[in-house]
Amino acid sequence: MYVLEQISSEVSSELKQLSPLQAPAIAWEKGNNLADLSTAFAFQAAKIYQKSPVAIAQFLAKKLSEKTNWLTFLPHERGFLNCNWQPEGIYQVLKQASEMGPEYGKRSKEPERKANIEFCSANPTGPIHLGNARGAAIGSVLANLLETLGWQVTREYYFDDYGTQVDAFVLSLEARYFQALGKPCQFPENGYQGQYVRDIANEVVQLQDHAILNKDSESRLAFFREYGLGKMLEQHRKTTSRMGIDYDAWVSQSSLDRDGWLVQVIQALEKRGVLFRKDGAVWFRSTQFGDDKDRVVIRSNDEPTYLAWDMAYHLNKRARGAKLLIDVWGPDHHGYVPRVKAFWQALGYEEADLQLLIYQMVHLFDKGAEVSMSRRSGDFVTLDEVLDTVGKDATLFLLVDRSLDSNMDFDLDLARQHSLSNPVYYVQYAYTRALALEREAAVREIEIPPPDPELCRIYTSSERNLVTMIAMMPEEILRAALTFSPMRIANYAKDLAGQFHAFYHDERVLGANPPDQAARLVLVRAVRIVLANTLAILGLSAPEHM
RNA sequence: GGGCCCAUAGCUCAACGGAUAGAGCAUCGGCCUUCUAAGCCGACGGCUGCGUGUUCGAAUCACGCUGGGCCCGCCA
Repeated sequence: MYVLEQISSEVSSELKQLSPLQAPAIAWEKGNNLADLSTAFAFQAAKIYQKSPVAIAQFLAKKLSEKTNWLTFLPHERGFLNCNWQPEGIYQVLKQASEMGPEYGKRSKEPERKANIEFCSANPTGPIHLGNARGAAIGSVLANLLETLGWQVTREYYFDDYGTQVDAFVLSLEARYFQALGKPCQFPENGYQGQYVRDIANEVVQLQDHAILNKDSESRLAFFREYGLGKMLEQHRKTTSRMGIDYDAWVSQSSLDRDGWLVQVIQALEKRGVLFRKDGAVWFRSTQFGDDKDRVVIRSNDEPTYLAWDMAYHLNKRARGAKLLIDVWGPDHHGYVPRVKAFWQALGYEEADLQLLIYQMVHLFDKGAEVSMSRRSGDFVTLDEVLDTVGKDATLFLLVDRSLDSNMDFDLDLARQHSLSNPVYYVQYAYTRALALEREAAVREIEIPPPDPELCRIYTSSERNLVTMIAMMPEEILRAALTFSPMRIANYAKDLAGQFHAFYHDERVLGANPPDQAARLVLVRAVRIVLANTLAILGLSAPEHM
């Protein structure tokens, strides 16, 4: 159990003696100029126990002082409970971080905790753009967070290889192919204008497979479908991999039909009596579950709608063992949420087991003007181009260092000019500095001792702030994951890095008198471990040199 | 017309309902003969869009305005 959790559990056991009522969860806050650590817990408890916050804070301070020597407790006159680290508490925190190393922050695996996170999932009708990439960054960090909490996570990419948009892509490809061969050909009205379609068409020309030309229209289109989608998916795999994301599963829409999921989900809904026929189509009575109108699932031409496919897909994910399903979607999907939730409810699943996360728009600016992210127009900047310009770590950090709910402006010019001021370097530099200290200590043949309660006596306030940050890290991960806010970890990383930079400037490490030097090296190593673990969760590299 | 999201320093953004609302960029001024200056310290900068309510306490919650982005198909 992590240090702060241990203290929290002491708090609950004390409160049990006060009242049989369930105590609220305790939340620790980092220190201020009054103390190393604090909590507003007494205010929340006051409501439940009908006692004054001050009385509760005083009661806790008294009881806890008798039970632990890790902290001293100072009840504030307004009701806050302020705490200061004692040598033994500092020792426990540093010991835990040093001994656990890369495991610090993690929790044990629970077999029933299986999650499936579907994110990015750009249609294979065009390259991944920055809008998709925001979903990729969010989903990937969320996956890392849940894994840290002991979940078994499947990172999944779902792609549509079926339907009118794919048909338009295939027809566009065929048209470009004919054009490349100099044959007159009408480009489809809803076609994809992008250069990448020409590029793939040119590749096909290079194949010089004249059999393609001689085939009948149907098998020629089948060829372009397979070849074109294959190429696009290969590109998507490469691009996401450049972002440091490796998917566990790539699931195609057509596989759902092949494997019978479409039929199964329709039957399941039929059995529940929530389907009806109208105007030659089959409808899902989603209004019964809070949607504002009923939705067609099978069109009058017998073709299933996207909703039907999506329902089949969710059934399929569940059947593959995931309890928690997370979908990370762009802002254009928000209107779609109620009908998916309706379906989930109609089949009797737990509401909390389906999390639909909607992130807001990314506006991309280049050379002073907004750049389109519409694939149809063909005039847009791809994620690969952004990665070329800005780099993987900086792009990832910019995308994740922002609440899902806020719109985001991404200015390529600024990114180019100020690439060095990207906060990601601030965090990475802190890691590099810590590592350099350890490296230099080794060169000077200074051994970094294991944490020791005696050494922990001498820490100053700025050093104890770092201890607080280290102690809070496991809880930060928990909060970030449970509230689906990957951004919190980015904030935590910046905060820890900032405190470390300040410490680095204030306190001489190597060459200080031996006890100070030893104590500081122990702290530096613990900070380095936590920074490394945090960078790993964010999917960022931890550079040895900068 | 209905729905989702946003509004905080000049700009980009933080802040589990908590104490004196914080960072970065920009502007100005300091700090490298000593562990990496991609850093540190300081100054400047705020009726947290407006109003009402809820309570020990509101940038945060509720309701109503104002302004902005997006979505409302038997497309995906």
